[in-house]
Amino acid sequence: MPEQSVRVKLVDVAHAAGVSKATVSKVLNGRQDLSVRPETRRRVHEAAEALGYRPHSGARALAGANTHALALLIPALANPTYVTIARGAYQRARELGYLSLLAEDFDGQEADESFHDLVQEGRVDGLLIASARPGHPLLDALSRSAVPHVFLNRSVEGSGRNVTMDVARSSVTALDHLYDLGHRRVGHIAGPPGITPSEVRKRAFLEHADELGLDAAPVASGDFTEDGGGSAARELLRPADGDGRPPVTALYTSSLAQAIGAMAAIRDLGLRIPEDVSVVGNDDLPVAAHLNPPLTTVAMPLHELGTAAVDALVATIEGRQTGDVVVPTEPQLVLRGSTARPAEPGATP
Amino acid sequence: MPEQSVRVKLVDVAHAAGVSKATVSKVLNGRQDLSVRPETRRRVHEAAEALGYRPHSGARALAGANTHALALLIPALANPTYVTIARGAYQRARELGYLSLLAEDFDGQEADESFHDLVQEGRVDGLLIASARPGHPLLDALSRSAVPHVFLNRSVEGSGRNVTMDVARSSVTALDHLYDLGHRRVGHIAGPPGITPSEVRKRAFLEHADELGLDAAPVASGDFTEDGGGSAARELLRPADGDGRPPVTALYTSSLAQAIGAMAAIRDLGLRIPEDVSVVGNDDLPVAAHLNPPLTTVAMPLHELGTAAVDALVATIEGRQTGDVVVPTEPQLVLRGSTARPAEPGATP
DNA sequence: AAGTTTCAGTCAACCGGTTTCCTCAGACGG
DNA sequence: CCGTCTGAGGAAACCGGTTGACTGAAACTT
Repeated sequence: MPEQSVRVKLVDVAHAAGVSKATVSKVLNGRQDLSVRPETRRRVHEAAEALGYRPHSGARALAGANTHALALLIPALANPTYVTIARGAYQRARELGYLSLLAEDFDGQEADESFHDLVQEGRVDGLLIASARPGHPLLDALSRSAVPHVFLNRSVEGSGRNVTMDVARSSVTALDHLYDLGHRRVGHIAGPPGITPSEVRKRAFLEHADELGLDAAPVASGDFTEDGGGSAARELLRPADGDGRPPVTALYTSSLAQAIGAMAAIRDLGLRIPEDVSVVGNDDLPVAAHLNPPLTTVAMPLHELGTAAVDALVATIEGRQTGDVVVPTEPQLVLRGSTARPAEPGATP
Repeated sequence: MPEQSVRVKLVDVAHAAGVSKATVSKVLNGRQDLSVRPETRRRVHEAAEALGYRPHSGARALAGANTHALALLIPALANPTYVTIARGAYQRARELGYLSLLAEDFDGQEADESFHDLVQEGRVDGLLIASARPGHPLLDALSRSAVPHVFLNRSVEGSGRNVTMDVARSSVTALDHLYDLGHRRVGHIAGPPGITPSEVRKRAFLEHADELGLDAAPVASGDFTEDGGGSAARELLRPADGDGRPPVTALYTSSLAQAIGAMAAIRDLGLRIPEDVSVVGNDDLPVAAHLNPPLTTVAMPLHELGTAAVDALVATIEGRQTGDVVVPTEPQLVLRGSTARPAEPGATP
């Protein structure tokens, strides 16, 4: 018969092992400042195991130790990009003995609440923040509070706590691909203004377009959603002058959802993909392969971003310092059916 | 100058209000078993407010009160259906003064760990379980542990703790639509066997197909993913005899991802949507409207499922009993371009 | 006028760990 | 042979709330 639902306490383990609470606590936490005979150590571990002992996190936190829990604040649960990052974070956290909690931060509305609930009420040891924005209410609270934290994906200039990917490189990769196919007029659908990776991606796009000597490289902003991508695409494809032709032959988007929305908009305009307009998306998630046509994407190391962020946060919690971190894995082009040579071969005048 | 990062404690509030710790605790928790003058009550609230007091959740949990936190266990973060449910749950939890935590349960692997981390370590007051399956390791632990919990979406027969939607109705709605268009041979892509809503949906599909007198109503199972939908679709569309025609003119899937995978498979087979095969998906999420063609779906009340589940769980935690709950909102057909009349008008021989 | 209620709040134990001194026994040094 | 040192572990305070028993004063009874 399994033990009832009565909590197994430290003192129970102590009793079973024939030692005191203090000894059990120190042994189980692997503290060096105590000398114990190997045999005692073994007895303690065995007793804990046999009884299925689990320390009460509240008691632990109260006594000044840490909670072994982290929280991850992401801007939108509905965005599979962040979910992928979160999975990486979860996994690594567990490997390091931390429990990680997920909270959605609807662009600052919830952040303050979550901060109180999680940090001020002592539920977590640190924060992974993927929802940073200039003027975000959380930034203020954080700077005052000495709570360990790192910013991931959306970085905060000068914080020395940023964990990011090589976003600039993803623009270059996408643009090179389109250039090699023969495109000379390429539009970029950026994310909302003020969000770091979005700005970096855009800047890299414009710079590289310049290096390649493209004929046109217009940019339009939109949310990271299907609708955001749709309206930005319509904006970029609106014929400029009397000429009925769309001003660009290819689009490079900041998110997968934007790409889906853009593709829908392109079809609505009566244009074909990729014959009339090629599309390259960002972030390679399963759905990309099943779209019509299948979407060419730049795969970002999302999972690794999650693990790297947890590594950096745990380092901070444990007192080891880390500066800004950039995940080393490079963005990778995944070729599918949404890109092809432009219809008009000699696009350059 | 804002207060430093030193924690504001109960005694600080007590001191500021000129009363004892006990009084502050009781006033802030709104306990009836204490009589206080309105004026004292006001002073306490004002002091707490002014100091920005936040009770330490660990201390609270330790002292026997509850933690005001719930955990939601979902089978796959990558599945937007569950994410939508989760958002409903989050929102309602907050309204009721609870913090809700999200944990992914990779089909039982993680459940046991999560259970220990969250429940045994005293971090939460109750569990919302969306990942139940027959033989799931969690079920055992739960039945022994007296932890308040409810099962949502995936129900557990006879538990009296199920919160579900009218899944059977969704099959009827989808089938009626296809029947009205003239389809007489309709295939169903079910979820993995053993999962309740999947079984119910399938049974309702077969029963209603029988009631309508369909010529064929084959069923194939697959994961709730794009690939699962793709292979199930190929199975259902494989010509049976020498006849080169696919055996069905329409498909009804259990998830949105399955529908996306099925659509890709249909195209790979050289068939057109909806001219050759109509497709109806389950769960209306934003991406459905932006597919090519836009997907006709049965919209399920996912958000409400989340809120209803939290209501039921909180009721359980607070000692009020609730039996099984079915969310009253009916599944709603959302008409889009993936369904049309079948090519051959007189399909019935 | 004395006893009994009621009101308004206080006292102190307790929850389950962690941590800081201690202690005690045996080994070692002189 | 006595004092000191070291190894192995223990006693108790403490973390920040909650809670049931308790108290002192005022109000009400009879």
